[in-house]
Amino acid sequence: MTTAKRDTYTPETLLSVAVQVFNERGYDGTSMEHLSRAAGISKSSIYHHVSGKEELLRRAVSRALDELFGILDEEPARVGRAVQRLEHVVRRMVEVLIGELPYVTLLLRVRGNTDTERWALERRRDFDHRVAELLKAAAADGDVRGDVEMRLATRLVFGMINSIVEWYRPDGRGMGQREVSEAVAHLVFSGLRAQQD
Amino acid sequence: MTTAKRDTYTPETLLSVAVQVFNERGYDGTSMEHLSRAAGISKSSIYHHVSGKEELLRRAVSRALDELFGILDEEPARVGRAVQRLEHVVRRMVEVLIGELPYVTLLLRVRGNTDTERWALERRRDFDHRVAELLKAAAADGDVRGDVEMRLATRLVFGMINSIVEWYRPDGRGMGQREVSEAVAHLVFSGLRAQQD
DNA sequence: AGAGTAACCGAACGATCGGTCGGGACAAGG
DNA sequence: CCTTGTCCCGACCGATCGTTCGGTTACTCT
Repeated sequence: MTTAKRDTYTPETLLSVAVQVFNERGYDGTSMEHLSRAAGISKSSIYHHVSGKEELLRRAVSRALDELFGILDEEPARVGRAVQRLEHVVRRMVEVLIGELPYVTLLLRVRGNTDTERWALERRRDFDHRVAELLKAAAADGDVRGDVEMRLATRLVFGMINSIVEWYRPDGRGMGQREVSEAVAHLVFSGLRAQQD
Repeated sequence: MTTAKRDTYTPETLLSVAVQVFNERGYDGTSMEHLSRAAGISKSSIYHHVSGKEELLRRAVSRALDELFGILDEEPARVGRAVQRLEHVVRRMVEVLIGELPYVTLLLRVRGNTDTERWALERRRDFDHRVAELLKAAAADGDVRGDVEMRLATRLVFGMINSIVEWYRPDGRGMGQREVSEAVAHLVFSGLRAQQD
């Protein structure tokens, strides 16, 4: 059996170690020496599993981006009133952020120094635009207040959601996904909705 | 006169160049070679003005932190009803973020790899706690809703405000400080207040 | 004119960077 | 037995890192 082996590394298990270190020290601040120490194998052994440092980054941000774009394909995000589709996307974004915390954290911190990072930034912008259009549609329906500029509101809401990666830690008896996504939806929509709920 | 000279560098003018590059490439991703190219002087000349790379970081985050803590000393932040002191702090935070944008941006991206970075993180935590206490006091007065956990709400609001550094650009005909701080206060307090405004 | 100093430079330092190389240990399959 | 392939290692590579050093230019003060 191939899935039962745990005492040796696969690209995936090595990735989970690497992403953790990347988030602690920053991608540029992490050397292959740091990674090898954290993984418990030598520096050169890492190259047996992956082609190099940048592949680890690419795998990580790809995973995060795939999960985020997956939200937009879900049925509640495609059909129904815009404001309800928006609320679904907001709640699911929080869940994905928490569920894939280290990978999304890394994605949100890329700066654009390499091709991989610039590609990640571009895909992030695409995602943001998709959600911004949803908000605009909800405003056209009259379901969200019109006295705040949509471009500005989108960015502030994204900022609130994305900031979760800066403080959420899943250590045992902390708060759950549900509690956070409820609080975010409450804060966002009680401030955005035209009518009181 | 000493203030009229502009053709030569001072620690302050060099800092403004350095901070800009730090924010574009990340602190760890910026080499002294990058800085020298951006400043138009040689690498070794930088050391005539400052002791090294880390001093530039320390000067930058100190400036940001001093501005932020200065808010708490302002009269409207010290006297009056807690909810109104809180609103003053929120609006002024936005103004400081925008007014000292590159310095605050750098502060918010510190990871904790060096002593300077760990010191900055510690002072940031202090500031956050001060504001969290203000929010708790406002809740005790019954001026903000009690169905959202205060610790969670504080972090989300901080996340929204701090995210401004990720997209705000002061290029000419953009939006002004006032417009942003109004939108933030609107979003935050329409979602937090117990009664409708 | 001469001394002092601020601002700058090219060259080089030891250390560390991401990555390569040849080979050893070990298990599976014949 | 011997081969094959996986997983790993120490040693090393050229490049780049932050920093230092010795020296040059140009301006100020006396």
